[in-house]
Amino acid sequence: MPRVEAERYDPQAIEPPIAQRWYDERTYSLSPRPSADRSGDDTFYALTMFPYPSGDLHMGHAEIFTIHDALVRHLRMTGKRVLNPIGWDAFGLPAENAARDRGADPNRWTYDNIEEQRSTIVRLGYSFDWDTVLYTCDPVYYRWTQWLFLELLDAGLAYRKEGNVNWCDSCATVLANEQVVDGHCERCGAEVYRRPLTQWYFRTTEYADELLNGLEAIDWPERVKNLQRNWIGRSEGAEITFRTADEGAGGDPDEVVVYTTRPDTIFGATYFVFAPEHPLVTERMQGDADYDAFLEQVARRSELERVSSMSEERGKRGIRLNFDMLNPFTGETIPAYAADYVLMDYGTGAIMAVPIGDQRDFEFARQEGLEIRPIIRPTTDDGQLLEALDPETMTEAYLGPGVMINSGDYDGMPWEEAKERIIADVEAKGWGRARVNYRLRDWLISRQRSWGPPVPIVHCPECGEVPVPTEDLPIELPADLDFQVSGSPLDQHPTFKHDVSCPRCGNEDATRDVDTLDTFVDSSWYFLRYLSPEDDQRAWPKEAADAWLPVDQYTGGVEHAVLHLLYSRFVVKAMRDRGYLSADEPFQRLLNQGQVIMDGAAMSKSKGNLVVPGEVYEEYGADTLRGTMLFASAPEDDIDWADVSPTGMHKWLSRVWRLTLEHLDREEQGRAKDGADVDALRKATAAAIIGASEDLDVRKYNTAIAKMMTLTNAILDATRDGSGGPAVREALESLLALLAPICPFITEELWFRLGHATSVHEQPWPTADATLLEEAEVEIVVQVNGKVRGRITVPAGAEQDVVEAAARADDAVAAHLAGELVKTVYVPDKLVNLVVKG
RNA sequence: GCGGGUGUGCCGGAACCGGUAGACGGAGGGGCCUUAAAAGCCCUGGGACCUCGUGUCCGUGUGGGUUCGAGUCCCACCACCCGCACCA
Repeated sequence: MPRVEAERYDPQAIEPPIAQRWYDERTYSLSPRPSADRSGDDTFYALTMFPYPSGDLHMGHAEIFTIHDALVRHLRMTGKRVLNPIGWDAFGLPAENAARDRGADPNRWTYDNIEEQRSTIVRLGYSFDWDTVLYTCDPVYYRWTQWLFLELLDAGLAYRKEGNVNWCDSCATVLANEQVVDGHCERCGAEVYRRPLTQWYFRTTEYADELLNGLEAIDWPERVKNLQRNWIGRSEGAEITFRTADEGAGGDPDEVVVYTTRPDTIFGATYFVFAPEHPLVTERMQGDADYDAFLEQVARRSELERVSSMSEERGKRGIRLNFDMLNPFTGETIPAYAADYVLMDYGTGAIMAVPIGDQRDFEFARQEGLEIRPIIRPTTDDGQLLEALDPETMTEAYLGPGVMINSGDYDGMPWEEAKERIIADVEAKGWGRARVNYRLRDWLISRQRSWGPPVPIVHCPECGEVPVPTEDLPIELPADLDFQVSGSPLDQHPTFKHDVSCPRCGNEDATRDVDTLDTFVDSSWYFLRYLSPEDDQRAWPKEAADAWLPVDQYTGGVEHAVLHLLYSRFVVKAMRDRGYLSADEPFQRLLNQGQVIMDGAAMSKSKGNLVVPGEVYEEYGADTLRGTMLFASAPEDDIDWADVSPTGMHKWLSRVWRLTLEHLDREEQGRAKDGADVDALRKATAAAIIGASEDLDVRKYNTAIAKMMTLTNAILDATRDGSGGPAVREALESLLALLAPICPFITEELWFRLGHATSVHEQPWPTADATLLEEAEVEIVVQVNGKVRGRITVPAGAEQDVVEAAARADDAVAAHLAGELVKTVYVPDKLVNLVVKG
């Protein structure tokens, strides 16, 4: 019986044993280890965002890993030494919630999920290096996360301060600004509000400028770079000092600095606004019942209400204060207010209010009946005077170009010139200075949760905040935390907090810090730890970091655009400046893979449209799952699973299987002779090799697969009559090599069946002779006045007059050549266009 | 409001530098094989029109423009998606 009939393509039979062998034999582990490898030649650091172990892998994981693995396998075959590590982002709230809700042990829960994910990863043929595995919840790892914190503390880049922080009730912890989306918690969606708390921060603002400028030098999607640019929010302006109209507690007028991007409008500053909690306001308004009520009202107001600017219900936005300010330029006394539209933590927490040129000031002035003074005469962009502004009838502030009026010596100047002159004069008079400001705030890193690395700090009544000596790290989480308590389990633990003395003075009343570090701290440096995950002497070897960083290719979801990706950039820059590495950026090239959705919507259990990788590989096999994802669309585009069908991919792989087995039968029976189509097949093979290689180099997997399918069809045609010899073997072997990065199992199996002793994945990437593609005769499109009117066949490289004559001789073409021929356009070997008049 | 992105058959998507629009696949339709089914294989596959051809016209969100020639370049617009936004 022929093999084909005896053995159908059965992925369930061939895939699991191969997968298990690759895992057991650590087939894809890098040797020598990166920590020992000092040469950067021909090396490639391929990184994919490590998974959070909240359950088994979902389709999104399969998508990211499939794209990544195809890249990695292809690179290996082209001769690169690829570092391809995997690990788990294993600290975080779900484990803690499982412990609280179901009494699970978070450690056990986490590692059970990891084991499930690991076995799925292995089953799907992802060729990770199983010698570099790391777990962020392992003390071996988080010891160094704590060390990183202490390093930044020592550098002055970590500090503790009191401030109004974002609080999520449902997660029972503070959040970083980056974790608040439209006033809601990025994790759980609950509304976030502000409350004053003393927390730990990393000084990301220290690197604001470099974080912004560094984007120029990295190859990331423009979309992500823009997200970061927006987030950093650089603006140029000036700081200007205003004085109170009266004398303060010290006997002199109090000085208040404002930040403005429009110093040119200072003559229009008809009042002054403080943030409600501004220290000068709290000092001067002490004991004022109206102010206290106002403060309370502001504090109650949620972030969301504050943001919904025009809302009717938001109520009165500010109150008149019991003092006035002086406008340094006009010398006028202007009233001072406290209003919630001025934020304490942006700029200086106080503004000069220019109602004519700022929408918020305009609205507030209208509400309070304050003067709206025109200080600018609108012009067109090229300076033509337009009608003057009339404050009586205006309905919104004027933000366009113009020339200054009512502005003393600056009258008549275009506003841009006035801005420069006023900044210069402010500096000359010692009233302030030019200043660049950022929207970016420092990163709040402490969390009131207990499944994370404890902040390695001891609070001593004598010495204050004392860092734990690095030799005492890690500060381990107690194994017996009680997650049923209300509040923080770490805080409530019987011994953790108090069983410590001050490392500096030995004071027995010292206590441990009971907060833990944000999970984004864990993931801000894991790509460095992959260089030496077991090292107990240091976080990573500098030489290895210098050889392997920046990561050549990072693949992951766009949801981390301003979280993980920004934090990692900050950490690398900070550690560079501490001398621990030389790279300026962590990730040179970034790919954001698309989402896997269903019927236009995100998949979810509650919607009942969930497809999991397990179902797909059980029905069709891992190769079909991988191939389907890569063939469906470009890696960065979303895949709607309802639109794609694994059956097409499965059909094609079955065909490859069958054609190979048929060929083996022919060889075995000694009838393997090439048929009449042998030249066409050789040409098709060369075309597939050349075309697919180009596509894979730029990660166009869908078109690469299309070219492999075309070759498969050519093999089918060449063997249809039962013939097929060396040229067919060559075509099949080329096909298997090209397909190996995408469908690693079927290619491996068939490669061995074709008699090879080593894996297809160890083969050098196939090459082809491009001259095979040269044709003796070419078909030329004949156009008349740009419309296709016929096709002719001429020898390759034919001269224009030959082609033109042949074209005119064509009946269909001649029918359109009634008018006078005025021009001929000839594109050699492709097209001739005859232009006629009339 | 500001910034970024995307619009091509029934569907996913191709189309290098401006040169045959719709590669490759899916769904559909027809056929071969089979007692039948599955599997496999073959044909068809944007629209309209007619004189039914090796035919004509239309067709890449809309309207203009450049060009011998535009899905591709330029201008204006429409729709949808994403991000930012009381940031002074």
